[in-house]
Amino acid sequence: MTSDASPGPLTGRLGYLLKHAHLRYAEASTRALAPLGVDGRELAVLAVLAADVPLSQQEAAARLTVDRTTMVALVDGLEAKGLAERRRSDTDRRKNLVVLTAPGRRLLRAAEAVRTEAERDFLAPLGAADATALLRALRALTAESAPDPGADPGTGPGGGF
Amino acid sequence: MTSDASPGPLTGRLGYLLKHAHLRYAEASTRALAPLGVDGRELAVLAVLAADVPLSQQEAAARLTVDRTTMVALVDGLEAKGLAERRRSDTDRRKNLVVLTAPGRRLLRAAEAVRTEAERDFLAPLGAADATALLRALRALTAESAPDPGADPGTGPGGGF
DNA sequence: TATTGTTATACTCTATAACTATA
DNA sequence: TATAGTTATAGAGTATAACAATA
Repeated sequence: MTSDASPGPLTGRLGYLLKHAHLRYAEASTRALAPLGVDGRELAVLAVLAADVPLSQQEAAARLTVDRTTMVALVDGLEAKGLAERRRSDTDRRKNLVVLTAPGRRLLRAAEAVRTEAERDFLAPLGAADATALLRALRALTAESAPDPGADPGTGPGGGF
Repeated sequence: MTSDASPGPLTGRLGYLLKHAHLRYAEASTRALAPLGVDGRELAVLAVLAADVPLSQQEAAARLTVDRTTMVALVDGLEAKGLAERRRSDTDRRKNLVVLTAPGRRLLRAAEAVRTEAERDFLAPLGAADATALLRALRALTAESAPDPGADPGTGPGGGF
């Protein structure tokens, strides 16, 4: 049931704070996007696919920092909803170029507006200055030198908190 | 393989930033704690169990915002490592009071020092002022009114980005 | 030989349902 | 009847290995 009692000595931990901030925001944005029939994950894929030049599945996967096998299911879902289409590349027939359909482009615009508002609402407890400072700090932390390729802590990091 | 190319239009998204900041930190803290034989998750459990008064499994689970069924495996792990022990409560024999062993208390102290250093290293790209501002902002965002109990977006929120 | 997409498989994390023993 | 712990099970997310088609 995961009842929220007092978080106790955990609110001082960076891991706990990042995890739960992400969980909170994911819930809020998922709820906001639900009427449009997509979640934040699918919206991110649509945004990447909206690039000026058509992307192959692997190129899209790389931009999303997602495995190519994961990409298969994502494109399957978007195609089933009529939001995107696979097109065999003429120059390299191994590749699927994934392009948005007209409904896909329309939905992308509408969903981005909803997402932007969800972000604003979520950050509302902070002042405008603190909100932009938060985004800047997170960008600095994630933009740092790529995570040591020789680490490989198994599947999903059990770092939890 | 999840190769890191250019994140493209994603670095402006709050969900992406929170998710990847958490992933980055989880990897770093897991790596730092590995020589001690625990991960950040187990360390958080130890910290909660170190409360002045012995906690039952459910009480500990509530403080960790974790399901009671998840708590079973966590306590199993700590007990297997000799870091904690289950003790049947005298006043309510349905309850397991979970207490740290002497090795558990020693490891907790050492691991907290390691975790603190891992946090400091992780936040190093930010100035001291920005780092404390980040923690304060995250606390404000996670401390806000409990996540609407009537939401229930299925299992794990698919909010991803 | 190497690469793209795909499938099958497995592992982690988490939650629900049902069981037991206690209350 | 209700609660604490447990077990079995199921789902989402993600990754690895192996295969077919193509380069």
